[in-house]
Amino acid sequence: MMSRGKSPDRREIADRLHSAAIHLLRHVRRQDAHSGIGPAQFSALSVLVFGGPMTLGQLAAAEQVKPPTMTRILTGLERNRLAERIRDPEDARRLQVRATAKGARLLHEGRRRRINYLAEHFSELSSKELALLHEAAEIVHRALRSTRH
Amino acid sequence: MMSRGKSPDRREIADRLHSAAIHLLRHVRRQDAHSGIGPAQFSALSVLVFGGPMTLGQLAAAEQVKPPTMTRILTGLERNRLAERIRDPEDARRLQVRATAKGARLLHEGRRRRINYLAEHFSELSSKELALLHEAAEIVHRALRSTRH
DNA sequence: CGACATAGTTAGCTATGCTAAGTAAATCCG
DNA sequence: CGGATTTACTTAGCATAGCTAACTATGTCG
Repeated sequence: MMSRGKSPDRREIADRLHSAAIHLLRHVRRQDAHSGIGPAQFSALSVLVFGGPMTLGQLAAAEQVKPPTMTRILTGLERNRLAERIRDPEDARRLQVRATAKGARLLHEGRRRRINYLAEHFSELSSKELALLHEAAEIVHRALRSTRH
Repeated sequence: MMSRGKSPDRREIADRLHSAAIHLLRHVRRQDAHSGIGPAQFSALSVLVFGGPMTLGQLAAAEQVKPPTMTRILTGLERNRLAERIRDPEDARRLQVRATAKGARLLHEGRRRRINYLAEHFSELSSKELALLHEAAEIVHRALRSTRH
């Protein structure tokens, strides 16, 4: 009988996890000031670097923003030579967007800063606690991937 | 073998947790469209409701933004009658900021939407997984509170 | 009293989100 | 074939939210 009715309050847990996520990102975001680009550009660049070239529409969907917003984010990335528009030979309406080598480099540096910062905060945790965090991250990923509406 | 036996790679874990936090907040943020106010106003209101009245400077510090930014966030909250400025009798330079009843109501509704959404995504998890998430949230809170620079 | 310190505001810039409307290309269909 | 529709992106215009620099008002201290 799986936690019916008297479950260890799911909403309470969701609340605490929600709060933890907010605080975590609030902290790491401070490390981004050194990257020279804003959070939306950084995040879009990340999708491009790890996901490979894609159309503007796909990138907008991946970032959960509307196409006009992605047009502008891309304009910013191009101005900084971090990404580029490429003609799509199959459909001239579409644009392929690709990270440049400079973009990939900047992304990896920024990511390293964020991760180092977090890892430093985790330095006092035991191996057991670290393993628990790792598992929690995977559970969250899985839970959010399912039930995707 | 990314882990040389002993310590599970702290940076790998930080990376996955970072990514999980991003995805989690990206999902819940979509629920906020119904609240009618932006994320910064929502977050500041949350601090006011749970932390009680405080000065503009304290509120800015809590939200990790600069005073001019908080001035504008507060202007937006006041326009919507969600918070109000109060004279500080002890020091006329200072402002006390307080959430209104309407503000508290709106906050609780928005929070409920976010939490319900998350809790729904967690509905397929076992009690054990839920307990793990809960513990992870507490570990993250603790890790970020310490080593605060 | 005058100099300095502190708290907020104003002004002006950038980035990021939106909707509505425009342009260009592909596709549908009579 | 060719006009109507759909699709992909851009442009225009608006709002929020971040910053620094400079200003105002108030408090504190020598």
